[in-house]
Amino acid sequence: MDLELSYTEENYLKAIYHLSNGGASGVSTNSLADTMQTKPATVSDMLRKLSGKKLIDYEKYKGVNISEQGQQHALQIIRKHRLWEVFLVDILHFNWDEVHEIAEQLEHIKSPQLVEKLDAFLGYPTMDPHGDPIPDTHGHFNVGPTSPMSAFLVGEKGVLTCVVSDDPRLLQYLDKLQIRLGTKMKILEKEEFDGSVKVEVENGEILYLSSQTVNQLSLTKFA
Amino acid sequence: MDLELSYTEENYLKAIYHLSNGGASGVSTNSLADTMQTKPATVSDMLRKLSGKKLIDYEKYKGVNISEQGQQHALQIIRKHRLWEVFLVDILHFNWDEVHEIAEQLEHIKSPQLVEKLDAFLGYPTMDPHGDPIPDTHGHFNVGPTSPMSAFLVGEKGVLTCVVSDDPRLLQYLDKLQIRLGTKMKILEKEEFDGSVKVEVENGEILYLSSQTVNQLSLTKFA
DNA sequence: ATTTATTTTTAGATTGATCTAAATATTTAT
DNA sequence: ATAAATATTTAGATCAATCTAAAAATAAAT
Repeated sequence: MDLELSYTEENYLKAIYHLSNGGASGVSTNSLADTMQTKPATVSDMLRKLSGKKLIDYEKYKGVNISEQGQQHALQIIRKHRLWEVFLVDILHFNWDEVHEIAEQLEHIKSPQLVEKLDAFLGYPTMDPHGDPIPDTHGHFNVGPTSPMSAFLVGEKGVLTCVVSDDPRLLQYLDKLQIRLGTKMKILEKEEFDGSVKVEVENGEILYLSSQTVNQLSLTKFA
Repeated sequence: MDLELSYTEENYLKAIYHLSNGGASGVSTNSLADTMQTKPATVSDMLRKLSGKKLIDYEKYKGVNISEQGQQHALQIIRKHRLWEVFLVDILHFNWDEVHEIAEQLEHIKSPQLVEKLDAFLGYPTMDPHGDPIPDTHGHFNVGPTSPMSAFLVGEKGVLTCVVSDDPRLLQYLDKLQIRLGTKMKILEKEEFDGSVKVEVENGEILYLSSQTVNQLSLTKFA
């Protein structure tokens, strides 16, 4: 349970967690190499190591799945990452596009006491500044009834509840458009050929969002 | 100026800074090996490396001195360490004996913006929970007129302004005696042979402090 | 001042994280 | 179903941080 992982091992575990929660089961070596910005050969080595520590289920050439133990560990790292992001935005007044990089460092600080005290100080927040849920001490969290914006039909209305990507450029772009968590919008048109969407934002403004943008947004429907 | 140092390099630099500010000039390889809990051979390698980065002045067999640049870097790490300690004690309500280890990790987080915002949030504190001064952005700090308790004469009075060591056992012991920063005390007797001291604390209590304890305390005299 | 003891450095090996190039396995296409 | 393309792993090298053992320099002692 209290396995000491290196900074690097933790980052791989996190990547495996995220990839296997995005696209079903069996994460490929190449996709991992991609997100870890490294070479497949390096990934193979690391998979053997993490497998030895029972954090993942791994068979050569068959892809990798995170184990129960690995998932718990990953969730604790994610918990720390998101709590620190709340701290940085709510307490230190960073902008939401500036905190990801710093939280990437802070998430590796090892002190269970620190996490619990930080959580208490922040008032047990349930989501980070981008709308991602914060797992509790036991790794539990609940996601509200949110759907990808791309699944919305013309005429439907939703509140922005989550921005999937941490890319500062996206976040700054949304700032410019005055779109933030909680912003209400109505889908006016969907362009078939490029996936772009025409929306009306709560202040009455009409915006055109590209598919790249739309794919990073998640909304909760309302009447 | 903006040299990227590894976690390890930063720790060596900090150790060199502390050692060369304690015992004059020319820190020895062995003393460094001692404080870094490693072997002299390892230290030699690291000194060659830090010397190459102009952070120290080093001649083989002649001991090491920190350079201006190295000192600036060390002071920034110390600044971060002490600011985080204030955060942990004042904001998260850790006890003063619990924070050193955690701050040892936090001091390596790389983000100049974070340090400045943390400093502002904490209200620009000038000392950490153990009474050590916090350098400002430019590495400047001032120490009050404080003297080692061992230099006090019988009959003199002082306020505790600094506990030199971070050892949790010492800090817990002081807690038990109800001695904290700001505690006033009067030297009643000094035992020649073992360096122990009989003191009267502000609440009227009479205590006997061993030389080990006395050597870690620094007081400011008052009438 | 020469010998002895201590300190410091160098040489050579190990471990973790990485790389490139080569080998092997799997998947896809014809 | 076999060949071609793609994905993955292994082999062998490198770099940083460490170690032990041996060599070299300095300091201490007689």
